[in-house]
Amino acid sequence: MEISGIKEVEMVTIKDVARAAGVSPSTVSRALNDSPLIREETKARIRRIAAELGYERNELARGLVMGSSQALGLLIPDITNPFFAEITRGVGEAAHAQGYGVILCNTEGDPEREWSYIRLLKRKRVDGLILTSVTVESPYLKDLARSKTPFVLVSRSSRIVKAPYVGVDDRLGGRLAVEHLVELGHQRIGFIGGQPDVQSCIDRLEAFKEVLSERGLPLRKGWVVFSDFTQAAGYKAGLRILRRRTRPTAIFAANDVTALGVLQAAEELGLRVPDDLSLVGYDDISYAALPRIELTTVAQPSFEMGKIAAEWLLSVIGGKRRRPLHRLLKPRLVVRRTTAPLK
Amino acid sequence: MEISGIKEVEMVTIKDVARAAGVSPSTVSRALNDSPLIREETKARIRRIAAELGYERNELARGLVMGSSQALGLLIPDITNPFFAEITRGVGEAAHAQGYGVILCNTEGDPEREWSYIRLLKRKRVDGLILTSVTVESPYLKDLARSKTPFVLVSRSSRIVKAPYVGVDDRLGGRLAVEHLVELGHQRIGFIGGQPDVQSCIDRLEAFKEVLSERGLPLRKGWVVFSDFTQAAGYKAGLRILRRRTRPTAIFAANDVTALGVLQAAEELGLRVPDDLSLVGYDDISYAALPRIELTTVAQPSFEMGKIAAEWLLSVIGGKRRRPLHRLLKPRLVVRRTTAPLK
DNA sequence: TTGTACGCGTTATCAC
DNA sequence: GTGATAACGCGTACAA
Repeated sequence: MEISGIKEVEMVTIKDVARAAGVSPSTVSRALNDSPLIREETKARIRRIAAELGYERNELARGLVMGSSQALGLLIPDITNPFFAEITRGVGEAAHAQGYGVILCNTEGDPEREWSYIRLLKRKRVDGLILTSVTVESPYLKDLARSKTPFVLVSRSSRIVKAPYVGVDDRLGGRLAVEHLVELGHQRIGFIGGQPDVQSCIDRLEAFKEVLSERGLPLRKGWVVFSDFTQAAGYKAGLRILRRRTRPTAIFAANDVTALGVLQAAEELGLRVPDDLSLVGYDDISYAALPRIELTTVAQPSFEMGKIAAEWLLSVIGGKRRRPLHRLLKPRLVVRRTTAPLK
Repeated sequence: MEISGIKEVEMVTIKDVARAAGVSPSTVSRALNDSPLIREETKARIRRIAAELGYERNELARGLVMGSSQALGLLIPDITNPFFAEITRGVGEAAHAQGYGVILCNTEGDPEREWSYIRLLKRKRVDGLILTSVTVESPYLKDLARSKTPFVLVSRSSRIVKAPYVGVDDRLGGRLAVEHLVELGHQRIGFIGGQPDVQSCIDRLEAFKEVLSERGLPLRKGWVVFSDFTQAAGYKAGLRILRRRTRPTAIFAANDVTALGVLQAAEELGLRVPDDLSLVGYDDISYAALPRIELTTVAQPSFEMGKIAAEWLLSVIGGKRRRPLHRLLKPRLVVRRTTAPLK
């Protein structure tokens, strides 16, 4: 069977079905939408004919008249980061369960690109937006807020607008990580963050500072470094911290991908983890559990976050409820083998 | 600034712009589409007014009249597998460069779900489809083939239909992996595949058998196991092979995620890699390069595959060319530290 | 150079 | 119960 991938078979419309069934287009529409106005017998007949003809309703046309595109827009900074891939999976699951499509936009964390994607999504008249890549001052948030389209922030919140949000309690998460290190006896602890303008990162850093201060431990400027949530950046940040004359005996990296970069840096400098350096990540991506890696980390229910966000959005779209969403899920410390008592 | 996420600001239409500019809607349409019929001066004025009003054209309406939704459908079996995430990134890059949206569908490899997604995408009148999750006998392919919507297969091809395809030469890829092991002196080599009904997996297995036969090496049934491309399945398959009385000294896993599962199984059985067991993966996902892992693998240009597929599809959609696509990219052996000479 | 009229496929409203 | 008609927002022949 040879296929060119293209056939000029025109799409069958509601009119074709109507003609074949000997009824009017409106009757077909009602039958297919299971209106109580139509006799069961007629419905069945029309449905059969529609199926035979391979009819699929045109959602462009439907959306035009209904004022709804049956689609959600999803903005992700980096789809290759398993944390965001899991969120995407959660969103997809919830959306598809209600017949919704998900338009994915990989922003690479670039605000210009984000805004351009948002405009694309508005042109497509998506019924709602899920944002996972806002920074504290994302300039487009104000514009977005005054538009009709509902949206949710996931994992990253904003300081300038108070918007519907699903994430984990990052203060608590940061605290879990740092307290774990302190309890292992570490006194010289470093922090490697993502971009300093991401709220979740800021919260984790705040918790870090808080715990150090509570325990009377030193906060060295040189031990706090920012990167951008990628492995390469984590590697560079790791080198920077670990090459200092006095280096920390433990590091809290604000996400797993970064932590893996730090691990790489440590290995390269001949430092053994956890003997010479304890390391905690954040997210609990699947690769953190890998044998030989076994990264101690703070787990986030990423799949669930995506699902909750999409479900809330869909219920708002459906007009079911519109109470503001502010859901803080609980992070969970997962102790593996990159942390050990200070010798 | 408090935001509920919902505002009842109605979308501004081309009519509003026309009214504000004191011209007819058609003039606005032409101006915004940069028609040569409109005086530059008028265009500029209309554009300014449109921008001021925050006009964004309605692509639902546009799609209805133009017969094009400016969207591509993308079917992925597992978005959390970095190999597919990279393909997704490539597709997104190419699509967005031309103002296209990408509707992502995570199929979990379930054919029922795939077909249901394809129908969803047809209702949305996507201009093209990118499939990465077909099996050799995917039942829906024939139906798809007789539809108007163009499509491309990426990474996985089908036996029952000859369709536009982008992938790597998996025969060659498999050969590179196995020959590498043979040249290290291994004689007892095992194979762990994905689903046996995925063409790329079949090809890698064929290559495996071919090389063994050429070199006069034994092909033991118990050393060939299928799983499903996930880490968990790789782990189980690994245990199964490695617990046999006589076990192979080297294993070729048909993808990286599976290989990582095998690595886990080996560690658990107290086998050291590469001292007691050499291991080769396939894909070269970013986590394969991790310190402590350093998986020897066969690299695929996944990002590029997605990009090429989308670009071809878009050119077909644009009517530019419709010559059948059959692009076989070259795989590349990446030797790291999970393989070593047989002692 | 601009305006008018129609159609894209569907659903809602009002007849019958 | 079912059919005719208008409307959703836009692009495009055709007219002016």
